[in-house]
Formats: sequence, C-alpha cells, structure tokens
Amino acid sequence: MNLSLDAIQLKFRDYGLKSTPQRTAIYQALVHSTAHPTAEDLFAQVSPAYPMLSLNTVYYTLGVLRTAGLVQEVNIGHKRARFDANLSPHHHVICLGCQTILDVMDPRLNRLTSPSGLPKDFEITSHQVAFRGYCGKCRQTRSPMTTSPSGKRPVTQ
Amino acid sequence: MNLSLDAIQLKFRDYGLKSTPQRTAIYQALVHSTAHPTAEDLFAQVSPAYPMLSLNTVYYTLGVLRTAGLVQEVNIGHKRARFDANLSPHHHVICLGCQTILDVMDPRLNRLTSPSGLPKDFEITSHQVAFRGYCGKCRQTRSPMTTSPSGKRPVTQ
DNA sequence: TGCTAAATAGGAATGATTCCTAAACAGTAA
DNA sequence: TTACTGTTTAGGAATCATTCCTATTTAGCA
Repeated sequence: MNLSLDAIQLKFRDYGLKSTPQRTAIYQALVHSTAHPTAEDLFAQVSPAYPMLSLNTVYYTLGVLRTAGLVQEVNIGHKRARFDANLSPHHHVICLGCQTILDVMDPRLNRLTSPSGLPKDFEITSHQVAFRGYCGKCRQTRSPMTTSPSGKRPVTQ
Repeated sequence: MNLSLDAIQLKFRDYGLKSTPQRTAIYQALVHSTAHPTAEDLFAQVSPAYPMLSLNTVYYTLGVLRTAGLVQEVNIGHKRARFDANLSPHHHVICLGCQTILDVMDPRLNRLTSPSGLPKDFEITSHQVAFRGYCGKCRQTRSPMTTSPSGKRPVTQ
C-alpha cells in the first residue's frame, strides 16, 4: 500500500492521534511494508532518518496505533510480536523455515461462522486462519534434521 | 482425556522417549488439562509431588514432547507459550478478556484448502483457525475502558 | 551389574518488552 | 502569536519468559 505523509497526518487526526514526526515515520514504514516487521525492524528502518529515535518510542507508538485500531499485532510463536497495517480482513501463511509471513485475502476464509459446540454466551468477534508450511526456498534447504523425532534440545522456532 | 501412568509409559516407549517420573508427571498433568497451561502452570501443578522439580525441567520436557510430536504449542499473543496434548486436528477459541482457550473440533474447519494466491511452490502442511471474542463472564465485566480509542499506554493483553 | 547418553536441577544469561522519569513538543484556547 | 497542558519522546533501569551452561543423577541397555 502507498500513503503519503499528508494522508497519514489526516488519518491520525481522524483517529484523534497527535501527529509527530516519529509517529508518522513509524506508521509510514509499516504501511509500506508487507513483511510484517517487528518493532526492532521498524526501529532499524526509521532510525537513519531519526538518529535519536528510541526503540521505546517504537513500542509505545505501536501500542497507541494498535489501541486506536490502525495496526494489528500478528503472532507466530511466542517470541517477537510482528505488526501489520493491513486492516482489511485477511489471513496469514507462515513459512516454518524462514518465518516469512504472507497475507492471504481469500474471501472464503472470511465467511467462516462461529464454530459448533461453543458455550451459548460466548460472543465471537473475529477469527483468523493461519496456514503453516514451507516456502519454495525453505523446501529445498529443509534438512532432515529439522524433523528429527526427538532427543536434542528442540530447535528454537 | 484420561491416561494412566502405565499408558503414558508405553506411549513414551513407542515414541522412543525415556520415561522418568518428572516427565511422566508433567505429561500427565498436561493430558488431564483442558486449560492449555503454560510451563509455569504445569510447574505449579506438578511441584507439590516433586519438590525438587525445576522449571527448567518443565521447559526441557515440553520441548522434547513437542519435538516428538506428543504436544503442541498454542500461542495467543507473544507472551507466554501455552501447551496442548490434544493431537487430533482442532482449532481454538480465545477469550480476549480472561485469555481462556477452548478447543474447537468442528470438522468443517479441518477441510479448508490451500488459499488462493500463494506462490506455487509454497507447501502448506497445516492450518489452524483462531476465533477471538468474549466468554459469558467477560462480556458482563467488559468495561468501556477496554475499547477506549487511544491515549494511554495500551493495556498488556 | 556396569556403561553411556540423556535427563535433571540450579544458577546465570539472554532477549523482548515494559516501567519510570525528566525534558521536548503538539494541539488548543486566548 | 503566545502560553498552557497533557502527550510524546528518549534513555536507562527493571521485568519476565525462556534458554544456556554445567555438574550430578538416572534410565535403558549390554
């Protein structure tokens, strides 16, 4: 997606958010990325233009944007949070090799209804499908070790 | 699910795993739980019977069981890993209030095919649907604050 | 019964994230 | 245009889950 600085500032105003250079840069970097970057990724990307930027600010900003509903957090594993400014309903494909995340906009997946067997008073507000597998590159390099049945301290994903 | 100590030991042997009292106790606690406990939860549950047990061992054991394919890791958010000994294909419902995770065994959800628009060489090996929402209890106690548009340091989920 | 590799416990280390605080700043009202 | 106020920022310290390291113990096998 593409979004000018002006458009971002308008959007911030719409959402009742102050518009600061750092905030704008962070959000712009996220909007322009399809890689579902981590806070650290965004920090690295924005830092050159704002040498005083602190990682702290990136976390704070992402928190504000998330609370405002401009950004969603995508999690694969429990390790680092990854962020997505794509607000249209969509799903994810995750490569178990290189951890790449791809967006999937298959409308069929948006139409899944509440599953059967839930307590009646449970209110579903959203759902998301995560497909896992291996991208072309990682299929080739995938060593047999990766799927060894047991024994060693398991590999950090 | 219910599984005797003997059955667990047989299962370990089948999977080529050594059978130790700690390992057996940890796995039994997990099998008997439907709450998708964290490593810490399991530690707390097993500790009384094994006062020398270390949290370290719980992590190590869960890693081994996961690598062996006896246990799967379920993640909601990036915070703590939660574990599940339910091996049949199933999906999850997560309460955004109390973080409870329920298993969903709706066979329709198992039949989702690879989404359209993927690179042709991407090989999908599994998929999982996560429904989010609010359980009966949390619907009542859900304060308007929870959905405040912005401003404060966002609430840790 | 002894051997060997794996498992255990404990303490230290790591890494992502959050907390705390003082200084700088954006948006508003005058 | 200016002053005011609450928010944002930067930086350092703290936290928390998880992993690493290592000596000791143990399970499973010969």
